[in-house]
Amino acid sequence: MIKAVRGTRDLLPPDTALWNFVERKVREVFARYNYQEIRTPVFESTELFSRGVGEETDIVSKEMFTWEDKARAASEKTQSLTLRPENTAGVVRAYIEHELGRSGLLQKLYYIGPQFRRERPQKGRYRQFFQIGAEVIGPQTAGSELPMRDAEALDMLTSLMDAVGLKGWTLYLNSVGCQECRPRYNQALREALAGVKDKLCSDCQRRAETNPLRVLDCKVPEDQDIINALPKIAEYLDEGCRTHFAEVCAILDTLGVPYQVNPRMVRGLDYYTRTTFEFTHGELGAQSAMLGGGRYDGLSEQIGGPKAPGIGFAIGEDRLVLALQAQQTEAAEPLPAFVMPLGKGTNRHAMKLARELRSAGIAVDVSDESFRLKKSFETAEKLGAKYAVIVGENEVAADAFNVKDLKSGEQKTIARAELAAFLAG
RNA sequence: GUGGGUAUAGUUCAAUGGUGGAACGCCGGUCUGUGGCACCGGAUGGUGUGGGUUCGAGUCCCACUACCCACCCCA
Repeated sequence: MIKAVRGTRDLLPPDTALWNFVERKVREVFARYNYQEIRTPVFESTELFSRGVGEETDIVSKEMFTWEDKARAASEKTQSLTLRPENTAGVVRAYIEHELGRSGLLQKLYYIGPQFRRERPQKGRYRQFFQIGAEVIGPQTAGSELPMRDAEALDMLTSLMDAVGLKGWTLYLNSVGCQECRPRYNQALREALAGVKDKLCSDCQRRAETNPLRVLDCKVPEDQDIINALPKIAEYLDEGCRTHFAEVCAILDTLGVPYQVNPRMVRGLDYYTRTTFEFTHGELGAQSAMLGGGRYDGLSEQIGGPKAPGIGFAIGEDRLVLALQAQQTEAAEPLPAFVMPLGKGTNRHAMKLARELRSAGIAVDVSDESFRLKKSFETAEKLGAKYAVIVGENEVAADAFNVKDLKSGEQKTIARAELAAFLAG
């Protein structure tokens, strides 16, 4: 049997109803904040990610699906392509390529789509997974660098959590500084780590060399006291970064958006500057990060574009759905009516009635005249239909149909002309 | 990439080394124009793949693969 490949999966009904529910709420809420949809290609030139996301990150160094696309003609070039492991780089590439900054306006863009990383699958982690993301990017004259943009994105996210009805999340907030002050912090951290490294876990000893910031993320209990005593990023932020972060927090306080500053929260992508954040949820097991994001004031230049500060986030849609399922969110709509032909030659009459009801905007499904009425009722029950509409010879002759409420068992005869209105009400 | 666990019917699970079962689901009937209940009957796998041990292997051993969980990392 041919099966879905490792780390990929089929999303089947009734689960897809929940996915659709989430995506519908996303579009509604994001539209209220004046975001518009962007769709970028699923694969891009490998260079976009190595330059944008960062050569040293785990994503680029070992998790990308990359292949050499061979030249098929003398005029073609061989090029290295990669299935996108995230979508921010693609959006910024499109921003640069289409010179969106020339409008002078802030670009408020969102996307929904599959991303690909070659990791070992586990709960909430798949090789093809879905992200819902948004980016606010533009020239500084459009206000792209302002703390209120950061706050607005977070405000929008809490609105989305409310709209989908998700409870039990926590928003962690931090600032990782900028090109100027982060290197100074990194240096201080390395120096501090040099003294205590031997007392830390083996992972941390490795991280102290390769990526000191990651040490802050360590969860080994014995390491915690030592890590808490390390220098804090907040103490190293320069004046601009410090006031920026303070203003983000002040706006969130005014809006009543609940958050926790977590000076130890670090993010794995190189492009983040200043504000970073993460929403976690307790139902997600080890992959507790349900969404993450932050500011990336230098990304555009990093990949050859103009200065275009921005802030964005990505929601792990798979994880959001998992969290909603854990709290038993039901999204499937019941089928309003099941049309049941009864007796030889009634299929066509049932089809005609179904067509009329569907044109009137009512979702219906149709049984078959060869079914005994009992079987039609059983099928209606299994489909979760609200009403059963019998189309037998008597009904066809009278042009009025027996309609039964499947929950109460109540049954009445309704004329063809009134049927759609009755089912809709 | 590393570690642990698991792999038997559509699903959830049974089966002291001795002819593979149950429940639910599915199909039909009791019941030819009125479902949910009940009863009766039926179909469905040869045990993830490949080797080995044995008179005999879901059952023991080895390898591989897949899935789950965790590490790592991230959404």
